[in-house]
Amino acid sequence: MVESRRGASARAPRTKFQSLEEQRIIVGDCVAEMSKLPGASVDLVFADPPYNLQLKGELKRPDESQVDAVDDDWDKFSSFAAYDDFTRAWLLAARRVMKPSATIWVIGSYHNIFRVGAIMQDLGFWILNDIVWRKSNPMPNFRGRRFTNAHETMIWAARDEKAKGYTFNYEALKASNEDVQARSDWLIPLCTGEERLKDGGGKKVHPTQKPEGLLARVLLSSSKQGDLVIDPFNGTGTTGAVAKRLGRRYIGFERDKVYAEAAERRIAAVEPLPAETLAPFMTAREAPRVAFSELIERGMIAPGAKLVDSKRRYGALVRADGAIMLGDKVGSIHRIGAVAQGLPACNGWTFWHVETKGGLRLIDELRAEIRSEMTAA
Amino acid sequence: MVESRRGASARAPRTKFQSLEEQRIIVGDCVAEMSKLPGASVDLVFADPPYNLQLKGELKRPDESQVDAVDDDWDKFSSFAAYDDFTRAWLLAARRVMKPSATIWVIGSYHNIFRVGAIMQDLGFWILNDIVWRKSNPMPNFRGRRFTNAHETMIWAARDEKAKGYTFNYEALKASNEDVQARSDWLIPLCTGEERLKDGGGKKVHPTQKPEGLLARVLLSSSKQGDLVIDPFNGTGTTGAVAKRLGRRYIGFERDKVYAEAAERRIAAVEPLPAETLAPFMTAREAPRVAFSELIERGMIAPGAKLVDSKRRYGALVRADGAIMLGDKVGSIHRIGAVAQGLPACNGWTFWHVETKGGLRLIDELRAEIRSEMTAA
DNA sequence: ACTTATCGTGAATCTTGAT
DNA sequence: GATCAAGATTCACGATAAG
Repeated sequence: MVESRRGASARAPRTKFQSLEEQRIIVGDCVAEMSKLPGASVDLVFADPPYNLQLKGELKRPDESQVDAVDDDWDKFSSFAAYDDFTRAWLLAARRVMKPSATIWVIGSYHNIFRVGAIMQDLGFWILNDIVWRKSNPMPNFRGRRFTNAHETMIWAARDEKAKGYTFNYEALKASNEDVQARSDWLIPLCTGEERLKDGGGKKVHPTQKPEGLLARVLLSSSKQGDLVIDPFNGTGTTGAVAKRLGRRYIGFERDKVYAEAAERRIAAVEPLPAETLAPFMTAREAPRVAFSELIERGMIAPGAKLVDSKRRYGALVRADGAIMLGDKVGSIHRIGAVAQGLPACNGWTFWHVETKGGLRLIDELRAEIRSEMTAA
Repeated sequence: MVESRRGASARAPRTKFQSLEEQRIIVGDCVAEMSKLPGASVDLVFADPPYNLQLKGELKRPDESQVDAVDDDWDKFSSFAAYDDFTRAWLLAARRVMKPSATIWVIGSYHNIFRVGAIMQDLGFWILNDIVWRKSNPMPNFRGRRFTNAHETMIWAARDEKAKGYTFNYEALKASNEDVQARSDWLIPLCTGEERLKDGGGKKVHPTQKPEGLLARVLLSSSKQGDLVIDPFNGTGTTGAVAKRLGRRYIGFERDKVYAEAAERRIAAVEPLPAETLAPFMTAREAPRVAFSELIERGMIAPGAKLVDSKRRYGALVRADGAIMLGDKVGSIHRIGAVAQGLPACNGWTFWHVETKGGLRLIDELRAEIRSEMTAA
């Protein structure tokens, strides 16, 4: 571990990664480097491979400004066959290191996802779901010749058809979704603003940085605290940052040293959430109605934040999975609101508040914001 | 109309198709039957091929031989291969009958859509979008081991990369969507209630009947009145019913006589919408061309007049020949508009104004006057 | 300080017809 | 087929500037 860390850092001092015992980035080709890992050692794979965009010319907005397209060398392939070979190679290497109970996520767009999915099936992966990431703020279609490309697709698959015992945190997902099963379409904004890594000149470090909200939902739904998560295409380290925050171990593979170093700094700066916000959520068959996790994914409420009632008599801790905690009691916002008051029931939405600069704010107002966005969509 | 309804509902006498001059169903294998159509004759293909990879023992090879039940990896491979052969065969047959400007829609789920998409790319189809049909009322996941499968995927593709002039009714879609361009994710309910075809015993006729709302959006977005639409997997004829209602011609192919007859009755009962509700939307692209010199010829703008931008920052002189002049630069309204702003391009119609008593007037408005005169004539 | 206007930008296979 | 020019075309946010 120390060896590889030193190798990865090249010019950086050895001390730089001391905080990354549990999260590390290996600089090199992911196929070669994954082959050095022991087999059947990984709990979850998240992969954001090159999409093989085949852009012809330049694209301009109606105001004649230039769209900053993905024209990096790492996204260039000579043919579909070359892309397929590349895909088969990294999928096989990933499959070898997966535990029998492990699952894999691969994200892509229509340019590549069909090829990736077919190859996954051919290699024996067993698809569990395809998940649609609906972008709340996609780039429009400037020429009006197609539908706005407003989503990307993720394939979630087990190592093989017979795989048993994969992790799916059904109860926690349901409790944080109005007590309704989580669906295969997720509405999440693009990675913009503060979250987007910029270089000294204010330019984006990586053209395709994924939002942390997306990775948080992936890791919360299909991994457990302490699990080993790997990402063959580390990029700026979104997977690693979220893994660290959520108490998962992480290994990322990245060929580009600039990306790798930016990711190392980013991950080092992440503060893991307190262990109690991540403890497995076991209760909940009778969990009351909640639609709380989206507020967390959108950054409206941070895990670890405190919810209080209007008179600040009670305070509850927000967990990463959308449940809250008061003393040793864990449950939905409704249940814990009831416990706090010693009542049989409580509508948590109209009971709990968050502290803001402008004073207390009812969480129901935050929900209303999301709802108005959803009905607009 | 009365005739046809009676005919269709009887024991299928010869008169059966008399009302269906514009919509008909051909009973037989779609590959064989499509081969009898003239090439390059179809405007739009909609296909809902069988998905049932995992329903073992039901899958047939293109030659009608049964694929053995699949249990081990080799058989799984052979079943994927058989499905791929089947897919390649019908896609090739469909591609042959497509006009160069035609497009094709294929709907599927994660069981088959990745294979279909990869094969489409391999055959030379050019993907325009993948569209997500989000089901507002999906079937829940009973075992709680996966996300609720709440969507299906459609691939929309042109016949080949170079294909020009495909139909995309951008303006109409935008107008019907709060004046915001249509996205790649559509929220549409499942086909239920009255719309769902039932047999005498109240059992659904077909397991995967698609909602008419879905087909309506497909046909309205990518076809025109009078276009020829085909569906290689007619089923209960949703595509044909919607095609008839929307004034499109239709040919459906169906091997199963029970489905075909149910579809015939259904389509015969459809009342086409009044022609005026289907009239094409005159779009800016299709509007007749007007030369700037026509404005001068008609006396709307006098030679020697000055054109200015909305903030009167730039002024150009109108020449008698229809060119304009800024400083020592002479050129078209577009060219000089671009020069004035230091941009590579500019739409002069929406940039330049003339001074009138009532203030500035965009020259595009003058052009609109001429156009309305032209269409009135 | 607060509101409003402007500007920048995001995984994009993004025109058409005449010569 | 290649080249050229007409001319059609954007949504949601966040940051910054202006009022």
